Amino acid sequence: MSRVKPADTRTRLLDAAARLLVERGYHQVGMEEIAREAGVSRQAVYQGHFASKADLLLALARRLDDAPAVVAQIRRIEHATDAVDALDLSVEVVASIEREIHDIARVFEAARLDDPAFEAVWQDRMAQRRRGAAHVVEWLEREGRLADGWTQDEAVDFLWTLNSVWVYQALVIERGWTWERYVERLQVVARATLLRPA
Amino acid sequence: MSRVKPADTRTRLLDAAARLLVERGYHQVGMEEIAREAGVSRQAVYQGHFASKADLLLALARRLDDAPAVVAQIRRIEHATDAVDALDLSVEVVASIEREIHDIARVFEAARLDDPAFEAVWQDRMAQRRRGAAHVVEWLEREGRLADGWTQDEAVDFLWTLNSVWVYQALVIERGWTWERYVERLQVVARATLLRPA
DNA sequence: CGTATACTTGACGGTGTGTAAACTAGCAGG
DNA sequence: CCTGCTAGTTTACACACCGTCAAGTATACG
Repeated sequence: MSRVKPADTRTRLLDAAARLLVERGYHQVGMEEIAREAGVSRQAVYQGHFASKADLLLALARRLDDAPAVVAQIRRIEHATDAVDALDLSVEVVASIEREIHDIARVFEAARLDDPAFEAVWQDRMAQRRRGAAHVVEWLEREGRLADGWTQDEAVDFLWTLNSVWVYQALVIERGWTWERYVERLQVVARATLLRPA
Repeated sequence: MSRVKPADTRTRLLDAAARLLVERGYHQVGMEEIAREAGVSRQAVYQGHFASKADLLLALARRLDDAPAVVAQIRRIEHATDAVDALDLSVEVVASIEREIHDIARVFEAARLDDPAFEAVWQDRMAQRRRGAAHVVEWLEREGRLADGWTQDEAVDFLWTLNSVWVYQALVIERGWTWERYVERLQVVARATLLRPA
């Protein structure tokens, strides 16, 4: 290894990139600055770490998936006692994850408009979430609690949309809702729309 | 005037920009190409029409506001007979507008991540829509039809979010809902969440 | 000691934005 | 007919960013 102890260059690069990109956005931060911030020359990045700016961001995305905070949250939903509980939990869990990764997720959203590689990553991520929503809706259907008027697919789409980055962005970031109020209101909305009265 | 009859250069520039930007996105189209497409040199754009790429896009945004299709739709909401009717209509009207301007609106959304000037334009636009939503919620409140559990502000925020670009994007564009189904489902959601049972 | 690894500096080509200067074709009015 | 304005042309430049290349240096390891 190199002589550095606290963190290797790759990690420092990712940390620096995350910080700067979140602060100022994808197009406002160049490789020059990221490298400087990590205490290394711009060329060192290309030669030994990341093939391109997109590649660096991709690595950042992959690191997010393994974040213990995210993984732990997802597990929680398995412990729901019934479909209604699962519905409530799904809202809370996704909101928790959103709170954790929203800043950096916005950077990816900007990047995906530019680079097809990111579009693919994004789609994959969205598909994953949609499977989570599908799981909950199937549970509702099994217990006969899915409200009339919804096909199962539409219900999944709607729950997925409700639990999306954009709704979080709109209500918590733009409109300043507290996280707790956000979760509570979204649970009410999800129940009012998707649940057949018992 | 110049010797050109069918459309002056400024208009041709805006048309070309709109077409290209919608097709390929903000960062994928340069001034060079826009100018060429309008049959004019890149420099002619800067000297006599638009001070910058952002300025051009700003002009494009202003042109949208005056689009007769949009103006006509907004008028419709004034003819609602009661609060519930207004709620339904607000969903339909916003969906109509969205259908009309969604493509170009996405370009602005990309641009606003880069340029503070656009962020301002965007915020202004969103504030306008929020006033529309506020109008409807006040009407509900006046008729005593606003559901329990909502403050008036929160109800406005939620209706505004439901009627946002992002929900349209998610359901109609990404998930492929038909426009009619989208409107119908959103009306159901709006009623189920915001309406106190009569 | 030699060598591989990580990193350095300096330079280059390509693309995009915005600015500047000098030049030209058409049109309008006196 | 000459003058001057308008709109546009070409060529060039400064700047910033990306990705690549080449030559050199320092350090750890066997």
